[in-house]
Amino acid sequence: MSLSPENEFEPTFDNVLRMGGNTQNNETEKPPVFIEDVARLAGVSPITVSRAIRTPSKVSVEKQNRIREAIEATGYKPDSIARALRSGRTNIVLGFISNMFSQQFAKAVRGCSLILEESGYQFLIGETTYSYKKESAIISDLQQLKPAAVFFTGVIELEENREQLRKLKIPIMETWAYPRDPIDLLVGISNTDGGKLAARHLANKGYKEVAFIGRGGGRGALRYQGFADECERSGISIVKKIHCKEVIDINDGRKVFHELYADGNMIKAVFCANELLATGVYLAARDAGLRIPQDLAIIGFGDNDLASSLQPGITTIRFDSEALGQHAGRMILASLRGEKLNQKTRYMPLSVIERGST
Amino acid sequence: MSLSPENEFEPTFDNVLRMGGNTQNNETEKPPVFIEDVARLAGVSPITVSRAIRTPSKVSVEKQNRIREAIEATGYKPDSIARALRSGRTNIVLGFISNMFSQQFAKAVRGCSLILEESGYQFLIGETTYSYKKESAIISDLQQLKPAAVFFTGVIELEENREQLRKLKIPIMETWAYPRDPIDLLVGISNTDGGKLAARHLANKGYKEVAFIGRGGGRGALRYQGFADECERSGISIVKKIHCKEVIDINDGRKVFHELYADGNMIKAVFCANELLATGVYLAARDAGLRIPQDLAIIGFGDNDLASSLQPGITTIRFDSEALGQHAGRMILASLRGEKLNQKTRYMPLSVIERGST
DNA sequence: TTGTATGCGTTATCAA
DNA sequence: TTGATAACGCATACAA
Repeated sequence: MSLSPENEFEPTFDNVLRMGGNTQNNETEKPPVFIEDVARLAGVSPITVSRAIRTPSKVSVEKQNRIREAIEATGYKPDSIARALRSGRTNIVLGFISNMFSQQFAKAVRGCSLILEESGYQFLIGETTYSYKKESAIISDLQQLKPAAVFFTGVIELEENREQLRKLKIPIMETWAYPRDPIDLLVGISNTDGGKLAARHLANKGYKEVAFIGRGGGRGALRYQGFADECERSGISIVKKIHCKEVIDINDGRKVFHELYADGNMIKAVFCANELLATGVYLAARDAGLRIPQDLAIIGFGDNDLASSLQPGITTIRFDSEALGQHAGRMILASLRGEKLNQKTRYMPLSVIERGST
Repeated sequence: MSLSPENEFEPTFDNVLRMGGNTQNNETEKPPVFIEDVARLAGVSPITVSRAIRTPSKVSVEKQNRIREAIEATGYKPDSIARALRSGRTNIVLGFISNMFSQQFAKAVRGCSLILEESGYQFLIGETTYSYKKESAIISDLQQLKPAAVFFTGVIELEENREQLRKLKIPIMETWAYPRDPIDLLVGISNTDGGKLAARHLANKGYKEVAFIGRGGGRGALRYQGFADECERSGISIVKKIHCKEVIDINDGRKVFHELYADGNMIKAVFCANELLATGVYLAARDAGLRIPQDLAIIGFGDNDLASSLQPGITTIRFDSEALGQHAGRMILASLRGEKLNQKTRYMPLSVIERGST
């Protein structure tokens, strides 16, 4: 069913509520205000105004006050482009996210952005889409964009890109893994430990044969590594391993579900190294008539609304991604302010959230 | 369960795969390349290089070739900040999204960004969080950011903000509603018609008493308007109306579910003006032991992975949000290029996707 | 079609 | 602590 054809051609207008009434538009346009105007009004030179804004400590209190008044009176706002041209740096912090459909990434980015915006930085987001090519293109563009700092929901793997980032000489924040050698700043989780936790959990539940589903590269590979190591220690065998190329949404999980049983294996438990996969597998399993956890136990990684909303919920390896973003924001800020960081790396603990799916 | 304390203190390092090997770092740093360097190499003046890049048609083919070679030889990239200072405009297109947790918004933004990035624009995203205050702050900042164009997943309601946007004299794209008087460009859906479709669908299903859940303002109010109008026409009564302040995620839907029955009403069908609400209500209803659709029929608005993944799926009012984003991107592009648009407004049709929840 | 002169609005640098 | 001067790298305006 859809609207009748006539209606399709003449859709109803939305009577959007307009608020604020008429702006007296007939007023003559206010001329733009420059630093010079403020300076004249305050009876100082432009450079003193500039200093009063950026480094007030270098300006006498008396002039600070006069300048503040002049700024308020005129409504002056510094031109960030001119500022960037001269100083070689904008006040924009760029956050790159590998998949906008991931709630965890969204939370982290939100946490980081709140912290930075409080301090007058602009936080803007770009999407990298798990593609090395796109990532390289973005990193190359960074040289032109001249951001004040950069935040990634991931770590940079290509040495060439790492080198380029280092050359920017700005705070670079990597997250979502715990490498020995971050480029600069890191708020990380150990994906390896995440995999171990999942294996240990399944071992505790008494499973002897398990399956793994995850991306073949990046974090997926790391989670597999930890999972496989701990499975071996616990005497569990991984009877099936499925690698997905790209995981964008739940349907990627649904698609791989049937591969689980393609060999005639009797899979009773699976670790999905990603929550989108876990929920997709869960839903497909249920559609196929399997009982969860009796016929198939599922443990995921990352958590999301859906994993906690389903009944039974999906057991998962979780960490506080909003807190991760906030920590990242604070470290970036400290670094931007030239404060000495007592640690450039921070670890976010993982825990198993046990729900009904295992 | 979590890792043992020792492990918490000494998390396992992730052995992130590094690719690309050593960059010969001992090479002397390449000096930066400016337009003047290219010009000298090509035997022309800097301004000719500038023109060759931006408006090749104004440069002789012969010089174009020489300049192209010089650019490749030197690896020259124009400084976008200097460019922006001089021309008063960056090559950044800003996309503002009201809620990063909405899949529809994410899809639209992705569609728009793909189109614009193909043409050399940077597409960056900011979040507005349904707050007038934040929205006003952002719009005020736009004057400094000097983007080439702006895309909103919504329409701007405050006249003051509308006026400020108009003053920017850049393409302004509004979406997600179908107002009579957009600021500039619009790729819209009629929220009013969406509400009507929902009402008509419930009427067709034979319901006589229905409930509404949605945000009290913005699109929620528009959808209610259409819903209420069509309910009246069809002789259906709205026995319960719940307004939510802010809808961020599924839990907002879960929370309001119980209000449905607070008055002792026997609600048999509900229109949730937003998919996050619909899925939350659905899950809460199921938890409460209600059968869907027998005990409670639910129709949503917007669709998402979850609505289509549940069983029964959630009936919803849908439109192609990725296509919306793409159309928006193309219109913005045309406008940036100074092409005459034969229409500044485009309508996206809505349809009812009937699943098992009604 | 090409080039010259100039300036975008701010801040680095240096001198006072 | 303050100010004069120059410059950031490019594109507009105008002339040729």
